Amino acid sequence: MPALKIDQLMIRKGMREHIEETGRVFEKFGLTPMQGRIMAYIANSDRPEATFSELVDFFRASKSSISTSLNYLMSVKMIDYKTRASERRKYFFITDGFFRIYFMQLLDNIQELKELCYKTVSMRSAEYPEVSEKILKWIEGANIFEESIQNVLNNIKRL
Amino acid sequence: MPALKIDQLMIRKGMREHIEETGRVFEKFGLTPMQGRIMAYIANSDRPEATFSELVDFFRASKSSISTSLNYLMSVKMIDYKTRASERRKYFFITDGFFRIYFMQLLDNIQELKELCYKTVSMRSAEYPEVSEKILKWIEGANIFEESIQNVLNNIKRL
DNA sequence: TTTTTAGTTCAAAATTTAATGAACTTAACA
DNA sequence: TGTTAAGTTCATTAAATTTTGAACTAAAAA
Repeated sequence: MPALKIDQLMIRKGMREHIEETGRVFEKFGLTPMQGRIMAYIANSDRPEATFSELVDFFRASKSSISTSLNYLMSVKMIDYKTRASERRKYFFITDGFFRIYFMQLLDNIQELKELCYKTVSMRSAEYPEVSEKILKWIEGANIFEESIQNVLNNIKRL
Repeated sequence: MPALKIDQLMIRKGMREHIEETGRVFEKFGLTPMQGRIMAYIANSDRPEATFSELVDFFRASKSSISTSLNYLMSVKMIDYKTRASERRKYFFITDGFFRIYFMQLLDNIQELKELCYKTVSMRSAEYPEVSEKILKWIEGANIFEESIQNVLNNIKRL
């Protein structure tokens, strides 16, 4: 197992725990445990890229789990890969867009909830205006947030 | 079952679907299906408050599911309740703080991820600075978002 | 004082979600 | 040309999460 030996060189003591811990925090941002682990691994391994089999070996996980996780992370552009001429394997690396991607997804969710809230307010009878007022406060919060985030996203884009 | 009859008066046609749909969007903000449904129900039912048994009846759900959901929503202050003298039951209502609460939780998560990212950068060898640069961009993004959210929270607070 | 109402608690069942294993494809290599 | 390496796909399994049911408490009502 030469791959394992290389890992042992590249992954220092305490690293495995740090990777697990970081992975669990990525979960709070909507990733599955394996997706979170992969993000944490690539960020922490010395080399800037990780290969498929390196991940399989390091996590002792199934190829399918690694494969589907990598593909999800690529689909949302949290990772990408490079190739080397006449080699089939891919070298996966993290992008710098993690928060941009997360907040764009959040913006979509806020938009969706806001629309349903508008519908709710429009459906409510006039009898108890205090409920509509609260929902309008939700919407107002959502609007301020949307605007603010939109602003930040524009700033980050030109970082 | 007089409660059901009242519901039929208070919950108009199309409402049940609208509540289910809204509940599913609340799930995207980290609530369980039942927690989301309850939020949606209270927001949509004509009366500003809902009772425990009203929820059990409307969703044909178990008392325990309603109980634990209500207690979670109260623990994070997405709902609250009032009482009436010489009555035991509670009248649950939504607060206006949904987004404030959500954003505050998000702020905690960002803070936590940022700290682990700092640790990651500090642990990395100097050999491949491009990875640290990307992680520092995550952190930079996190900082900008934090600031922005903080701003939003201040605005929301004084609404 | 007994019954009913309004919940709570927690072990077990049901559901959902994530991970696995096995069979497959295709590119590089010997 | 055959073998190995690098993945993919998908049905099944395993694990985590949510919901239920049953047994309970304690306040109000009869």
